Amino acid sequence: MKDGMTIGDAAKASGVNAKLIRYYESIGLIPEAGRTASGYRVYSGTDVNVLRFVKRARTLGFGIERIQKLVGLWQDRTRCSSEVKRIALQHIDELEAKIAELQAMRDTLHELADACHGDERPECPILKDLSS
Amino acid sequence: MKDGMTIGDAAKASGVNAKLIRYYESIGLIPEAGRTASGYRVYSGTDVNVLRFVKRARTLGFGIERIQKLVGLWQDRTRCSSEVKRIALQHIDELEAKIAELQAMRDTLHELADACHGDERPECPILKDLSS
DNA sequence: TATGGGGCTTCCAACGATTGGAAGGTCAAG
DNA sequence: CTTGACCTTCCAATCGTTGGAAGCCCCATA
Repeated sequence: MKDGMTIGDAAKASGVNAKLIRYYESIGLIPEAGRTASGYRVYSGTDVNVLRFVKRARTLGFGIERIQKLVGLWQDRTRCSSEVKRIALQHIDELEAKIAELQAMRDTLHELADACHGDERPECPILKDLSS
Repeated sequence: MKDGMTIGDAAKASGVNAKLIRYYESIGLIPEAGRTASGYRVYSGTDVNVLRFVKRARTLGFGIERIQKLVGLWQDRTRCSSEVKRIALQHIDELEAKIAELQAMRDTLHELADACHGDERPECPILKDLSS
């Protein structure tokens, strides 16, 4: 084997857990790895690059399905950057929506917590709000 | 039955899906409902109030486990509001952390998308970042 | 060469909250 | 009596990740 490595080595090199690598393979996000005679998965430097790409994309919050598209575009020399940008903007929109949702929760809770004395008395605006 | 209603009625009255009501019962978030002779679950106005409390708490992003504590405090006349406030502040902290995480994703993506021409050319800073 | 330990394999399950479907029983109106 | 809307339970899928169990493989050391 030239630069073939085991799944553990690929995990260390890519930062993606070995279990997760198998999972990614099982759902078709990454191609099936080659195998040694005894059944061990074999990975190349190229495979590790793909794994790193996936990890970085996950860090940015992309879902698996979208990462699949991004990997496809990444490996397509004739891609249009507009296609990549479209996916990114779509993801940004979803992030914005989620952020707004969480901020609304936080703001409401903040108001309620501010109004709550937080002492030994049972009187509590937070519970009052929840039961209204 | 005085004000006994079916699970469908309770769902309409509380805004909590019938399936979800059964799920909440199965995990012990709400007590087991009474039953008619033929096995139908029976709900009272009090039960609906609990369901509404749960729904509102879910809307504010509280997890089931914490909602269980909140329901317990709600029904405990000798509670300290400090205990409720502590749970709320803890939840706010988690919301803040999640918001910050999503904002970091959004900001990074925003920069990358800004730098991307988004035309028919394959050159793409977004993919470049992901593969770095 | 035997033995041990660590890494590899597959399969199955759990997380949290929700939703969906299938198969079958019940109720009320027409 | 039939029809349709409701109810019941059980099982499965979602999303991404992690954990465990049982068993095989490989390498180093005694």
